[in-house]
Amino acid sequence: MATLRDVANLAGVSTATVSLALNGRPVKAETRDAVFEAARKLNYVPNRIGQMLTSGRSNAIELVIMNSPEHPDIVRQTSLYYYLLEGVLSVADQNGMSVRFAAPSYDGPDLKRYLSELARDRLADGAIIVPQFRYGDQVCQILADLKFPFVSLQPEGYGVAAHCVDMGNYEGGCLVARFLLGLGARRVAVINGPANHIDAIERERGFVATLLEGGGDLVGLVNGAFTIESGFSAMKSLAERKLPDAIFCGNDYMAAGAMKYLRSQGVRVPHDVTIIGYDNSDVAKALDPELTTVDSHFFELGSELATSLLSILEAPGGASVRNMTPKLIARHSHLLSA
Amino acid sequence: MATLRDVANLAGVSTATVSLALNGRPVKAETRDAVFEAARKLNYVPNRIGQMLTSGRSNAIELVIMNSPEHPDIVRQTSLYYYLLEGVLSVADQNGMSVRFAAPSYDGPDLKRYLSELARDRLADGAIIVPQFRYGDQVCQILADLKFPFVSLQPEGYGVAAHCVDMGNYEGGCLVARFLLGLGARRVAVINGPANHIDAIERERGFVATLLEGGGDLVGLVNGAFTIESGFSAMKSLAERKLPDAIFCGNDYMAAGAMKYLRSQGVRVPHDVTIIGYDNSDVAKALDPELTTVDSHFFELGSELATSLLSILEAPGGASVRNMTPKLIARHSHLLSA
DNA sequence: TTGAAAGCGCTAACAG
DNA sequence: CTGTTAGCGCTTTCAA
Repeated sequence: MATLRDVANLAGVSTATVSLALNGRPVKAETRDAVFEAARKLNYVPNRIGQMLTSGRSNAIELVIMNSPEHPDIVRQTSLYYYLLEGVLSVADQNGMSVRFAAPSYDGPDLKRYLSELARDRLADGAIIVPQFRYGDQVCQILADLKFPFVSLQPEGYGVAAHCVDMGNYEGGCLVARFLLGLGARRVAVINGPANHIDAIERERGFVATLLEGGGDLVGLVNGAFTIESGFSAMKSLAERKLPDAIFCGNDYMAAGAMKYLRSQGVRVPHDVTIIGYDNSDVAKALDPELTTVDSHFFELGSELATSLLSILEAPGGASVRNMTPKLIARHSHLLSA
Repeated sequence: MATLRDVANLAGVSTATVSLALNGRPVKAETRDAVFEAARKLNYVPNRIGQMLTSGRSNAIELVIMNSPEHPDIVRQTSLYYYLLEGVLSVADQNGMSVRFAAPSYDGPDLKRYLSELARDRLADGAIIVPQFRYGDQVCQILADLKFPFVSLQPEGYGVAAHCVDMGNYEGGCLVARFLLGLGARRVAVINGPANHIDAIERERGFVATLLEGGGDLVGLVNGAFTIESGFSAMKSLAERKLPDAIFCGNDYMAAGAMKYLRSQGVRVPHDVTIIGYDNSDVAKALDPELTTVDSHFFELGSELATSLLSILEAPGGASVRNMTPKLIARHSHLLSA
C-alpha cells in the first residue's frame, strides 16, 4: 500500500510538500502536477488513520439507537429506524463523514462503559442519540458530563438541557384529535405504546389534551408494546365495553392488530369504527382498508439530526431544539361524518 | 483527555509497562495494580486511533448495501436490511468490532472511488457486500483485485470466485412450488421483482424448475419493482387472462399489492385464488388474511455474513460458500386442496 | 515555495 | 519483569 513517503519519493519532493499539494494548499503548479501524477501512478489513497491521529478528528458520527430490556423487540420489529439511518447517511455522505451504528441496551454496567468509550476512544466526533425511553436522560447526562457532542431525538426539557430534534409527537397527537373531532367523533379510545416510551407519552399527551378541549370523551386507554399482537389483545380488552366511535393507535402495527381483532369479530373498519395509526410505515399502505396515519418523516428526521450534529461540531456548546412537523395522511380507515 | 503517558507518570512506570499491563501481558502484580489504579483515577480510555495506527487494523467492518439507480426505492422501502444490519451488529459486538454502514449506488465513477477508498483508507478491515443486482460482480471484482477482504451475499458462481453467503433463494423458490403442488395447484402465475435483481432471478429459477417438474403450468409472469404499487399493477395485467389457481409473488409487498387489486375486483383470497409472498416481512403478519410466505432469516443472515467475514480476516484467501436455508411460513393466504 | 523535524497515542523489539 | 527506543502515516510549525 503506497504511503505519502512513496509518493514523495516518486515525485522527488518531501512528504510535507506532498501533503500540501494533495490538500490544495499553495504549491508551485509544476510541483503539484508532479505530485498528482505520482499519486495516481501509485494508486495512492491517504491512510485515514494517520490523518485522524494528527487531526484528532475521526470524521465519523455514531448513530446510537437505545433499546430497552423490557421491550427488546421494538427496534427489531419496527424498521422505521432504517429510514432514519438512511437520512443520517445522506447528510454524512455529503459532508465526507462516515457513519457508525450501535444499538445498546439500557440495562447493566455495559452501558456506562459503552458511553464512556464512545466519548473517549476518539472513534466518532459526535453522536446521534435515539433514547426512545424515559430513562434516556441517563445517557444524555453521561455524555454531557463527558463533554461529548451529541444530538438527541427527543422533545425539549426531557432531562438534560442539550441539543435536540423534536419529532413532533405532541403535535402529531393534536393533529389526530383535531381530525377525529372534525369527523364528528365523540367517544374515542387510545391504544398506546409502552407507558415509558417517550414517543408514546407525547402522542398521548397531545391527543388527549386536544380531544378533551374539543369536547370529545376519552372512553378507553390501553398500553400495548407497539407490536401487532399487542394491538390485537389491546383491542380485545377494549371491546369488552361498548365500542367507541374511533380508536387512535400509537403506531401502525398496533392498528393492524386492532383491525385484525375487529375483523375477527365482524366489526367493519371504517364502517363501524374508525381506526387511526401512527408512523406511516410500510404496513399502513399494505392494510385493507389503507390506514389513515401520521407521517413523522423519518428520513428527514435523520438528515435533520445529522445536520444538527454537524453544526454542533462546528460550533460546540449551548443547547437547541429543532421542531419537526408531522403530517396526517388521510386514507381509508376512517369514515367521513354523516 | 488522559493518555497512556499520563497513566505512566501517575503510576510511576514507563508507557510500555502500562501498555503491557492494560493488555493483560505478564507484569508484576503490584505494578499491574498501580497501573490499573492510575488508569481508573484518570478515567483513561485508550485512544483507538493510536491503537489502529500501530496495529494496522481498525477493528471495524463495513456493511455495504448496493443500490440501483433504476430502483432507488428498494432499499428505502423494504426495510428488511435493518434486520440484517442488526445481525451483523450482534456478531461484531461480541467480537469487539464496530460496524460502519454505507449504501452507494451502482452508477457513475463515484462507485469506483468509493471502493478504492474503502479498500485502501484503512477505516475498515473488511466488508460485507449486499450486491442486490446482477452488476454486483463489478464491485466484487474491484475489491478482489485490490485484495480487500469481503463476503458477498449472493449465490456461488455469480461472477468472481469469492466468499459468499447464499441466502437460499433458489431453494426458497422450490419450497413454494412444492408447497403449491402439494396443495393441488396446477395453473400458476408469478409476479416477480426486477429482472436484474439477483434474489428475484434465483427465486424464479427455483420456482419454475420445480413447478414444471411437478407437472404444474406457468400461466403468467410479470416483473414488478418489489413495491406494493407494482404488485397492484402486475396483478391487474395478470387478471386480463383467466385467473390462475395460485400466484407466487417475489416479495410480501407485491403480494400486498396483488391482494389489494384482487379485493377491489371482488376476488377472494384465499377462496378464489391462493397468494404466496416472500420475505416474511412486517406486512406479512399485518395483512388479512395473513400471508403465507418464506422467511429468509435476515437477522441470521447478517450474523452469518459477519461470522464469515471475521473468519476470513483470521485466515485470508480462498473462496467459500455458506448456504442458508429459508423456511416456508404457512399462514392463511392459501387454501388447502379439496 | 519547499524541506527538515517534531509529534499525534500507541505497540513491539530489544536490552537490561 | 520493565525501560528505552523506534515507528505506524500523516500534518504542521519553523527555517531556509
